[in-house]
Amino acid sequence: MIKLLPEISQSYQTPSRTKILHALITKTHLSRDPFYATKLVRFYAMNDDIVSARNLFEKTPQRTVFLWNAIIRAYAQAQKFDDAISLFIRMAKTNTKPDNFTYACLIRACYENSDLDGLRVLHGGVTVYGLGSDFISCSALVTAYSKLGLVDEASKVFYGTFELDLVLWNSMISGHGCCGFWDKGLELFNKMRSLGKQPDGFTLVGLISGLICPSLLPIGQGIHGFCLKSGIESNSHVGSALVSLYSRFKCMSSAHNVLSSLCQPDLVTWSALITGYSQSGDYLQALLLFRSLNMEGKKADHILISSVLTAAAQITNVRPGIEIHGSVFRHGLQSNIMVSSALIDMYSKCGFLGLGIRVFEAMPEKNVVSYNSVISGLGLHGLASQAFKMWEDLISKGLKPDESTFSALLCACCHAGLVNDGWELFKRMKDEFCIQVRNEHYVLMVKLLGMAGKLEEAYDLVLSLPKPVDSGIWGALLSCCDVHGNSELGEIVAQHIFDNEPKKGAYRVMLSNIYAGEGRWNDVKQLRDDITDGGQRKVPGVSWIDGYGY
DNA sequence: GTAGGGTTAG
Repeated sequence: MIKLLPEISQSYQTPSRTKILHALITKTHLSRDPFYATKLVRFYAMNDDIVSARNLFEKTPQRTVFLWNAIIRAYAQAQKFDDAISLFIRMAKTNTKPDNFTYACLIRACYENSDLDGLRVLHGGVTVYGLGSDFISCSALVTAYSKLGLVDEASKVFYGTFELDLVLWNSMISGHGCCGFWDKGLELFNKMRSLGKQPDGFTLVGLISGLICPSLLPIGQGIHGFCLKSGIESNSHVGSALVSLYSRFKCMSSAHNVLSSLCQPDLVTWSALITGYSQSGDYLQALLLFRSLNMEGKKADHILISSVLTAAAQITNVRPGIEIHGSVFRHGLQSNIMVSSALIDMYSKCGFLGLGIRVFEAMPEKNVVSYNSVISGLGLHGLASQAFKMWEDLISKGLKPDESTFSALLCACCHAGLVNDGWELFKRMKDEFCIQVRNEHYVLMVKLLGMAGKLEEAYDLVLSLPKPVDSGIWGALLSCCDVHGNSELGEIVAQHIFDNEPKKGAYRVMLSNIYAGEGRWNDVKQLRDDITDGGQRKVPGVSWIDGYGY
């Protein structure tokens, strides 16, 4: 028993060690002891072995609140929310009543499952059982309400407590940030400091992550300065939040400097930098950094690989993508859904749809994103009927299509000129699947109708939309007018766009092309003069083949 | 009880 204690106190247990430990504990009849049973349940949960965790829980006769919490947390973390709730109800009927940690764990599960009703019920329970000022349950409530966008409800909980601890401050600061109120977060940060509370890494990450709009760069730099002065910058979470911040604002040299200043940047920080380069359009730099990371022997995970595959999909050469596919095998990530979906997309965008389909077929488990990737690839390659077969397959498997599924399908209809199929899908998307129609769906519908020569029908669709109509939708119609040489409608459409966006030269160029097609050179000149007189310049389009020589 | 990087569509 004494010999076992060091084993028990290990914070990390591999699956095999847990099994051995379980066998040893069983031999000494200690597995019936709720203390050891709780430890084992936690270890099993850590190793995603929820079945063993449950078996052990059921066999333990004396169940303490810790054991109940361990099994409930195991289910909540495995996203098995219904099971977690059933256990909670079962627990409430026993003599062992739920405590603040039970509530906190279930409250977290609620926001992870976007379950506002469940959250309100638990909030009621917290109040009834006298936990309305408890740090543990209140910080969980503040985070949950904020993550669901209800920052006012979060504030009520926050200000309703008698006393505030650091976690509560952090939860509220981060809550304001994730709801878009970075200024309120900063106000709280200053108030907290004026009350003598010292911020920690959580506080700073909450503040930094709320800075989304690029005009907030000076605020971000100010917070970065605070991190440097207080030495918090060396915290790896803060470091990666800063790398992401500068990447969001496309200040890649600052992002790179933050990473270089860290003693041992971890995988997440590298991942933030590589993704930053990719999202700033510097795909080559993203790919080269990933390669150098590989050369150093650092083990990439599914998130980094998926992200770097997005960069590989944007270039005209499939070689980097193939190289990354090699590292997918080396790291044993070939069964990962996120990685496979990114691989399908990369292959189809690089022109190797067949390889993408092979990846799709080899997937042991598929989700809606994998289907979206393959449907999109098929549509992009003009194979609409195969895209529809995939769509039927998706439905027959009981998967729920999302807005991207319909974008991919409508795009396939556009490429193949399938007007009736497109209309039907568009209606089903709204009526049967209750998916909110977005601008991109309207753009695709307008393109589908317009390219098929049904310009009036497309125009009627745009007129039926609530005002103001996005310029992208009008622009799609204008380009169809250009293709069909319809200057009469083109002029009407262009006027709508000029009213919305008088400064955008690209649409004037489009209209001037329609005039040029009809030989109306005076009108062409007038439009071109309008552009240059207004000090505008259309950025010329470029195209190239294998420009990177990777 | 609070924190960092993320695959598809556009």
